[in-house]
Amino acid sequence: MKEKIYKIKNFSLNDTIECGQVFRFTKIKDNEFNLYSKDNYANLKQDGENLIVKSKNPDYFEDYFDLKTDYNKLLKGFDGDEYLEKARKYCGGIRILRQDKWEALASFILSSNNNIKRIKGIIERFCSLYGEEIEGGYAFPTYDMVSKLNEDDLKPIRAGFRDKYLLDSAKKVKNKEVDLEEVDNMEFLDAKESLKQIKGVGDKVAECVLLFGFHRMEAFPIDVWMKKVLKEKYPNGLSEQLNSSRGLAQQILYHMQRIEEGVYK
DNA sequence: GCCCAGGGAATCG
DNA sequence: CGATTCCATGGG
Repeated sequence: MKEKIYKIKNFSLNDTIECGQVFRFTKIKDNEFNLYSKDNYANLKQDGENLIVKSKNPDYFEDYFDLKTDYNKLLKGFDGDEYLEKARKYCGGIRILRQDKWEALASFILSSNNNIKRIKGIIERFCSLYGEEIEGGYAFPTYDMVSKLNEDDLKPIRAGFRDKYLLDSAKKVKNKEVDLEEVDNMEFLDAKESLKQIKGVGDKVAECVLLFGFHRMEAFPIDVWMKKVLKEKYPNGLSEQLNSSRGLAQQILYHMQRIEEGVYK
């Protein structure tokens, strides 16, 4: 285990990890987490402007936390929108994580018509059953591995009706019917259509995968919480001028809505 | 017991 | 096209 310390201004480890973009973590205490991504594990701590990463591979997490992007610039895109300016003040320390593409795809397939607490449980069982053992826990199961499973194999993870969707995704990614590296190079709408060929991937899941797995900032996933935000705060629609901060805006609005409704109390 | 959750597929008009 | 209904599961 190496330890590296990164300087980040206007950052919140709590909000970044707990805002619903990622599921494989345990909170140790305020501003300290154990987190897993693909086949990497880290113990993460925030102390002021320091992000302390203990991991075999701290460099993975430097990329993961998108440390080379200037978020102040992205947040400046909120100027002139009263509600977004409030949201920015309230939880503007969120960063859009650069997650593994396959892990994001599989995870958000499992998220449909489900709640975050239960999603975490399903993914945890999925990893401990079919993920390779790594230091500190388990890797995320590879699509190669999952493509060899059947519905009975997945029963123990208790994913419900989503198990067949998960199998379909692994199959199509493995045989390159949906080539994740090609999707990465596609125009947004083409990328979205490609992902939607997978059973269990509709508009919302595709937008989540594109935002969190492909870092497409034009994505704007709309779930039940975002529907409320749009209805209550943006009856005339959101500004089209957000451009490269659209995805970030969505995530901050989503998180703030949930905090305000006492989800985390 | 009911309702809800980072929805989507299948069906029907 | 849009509107319904069904899909498993567990927490509140």
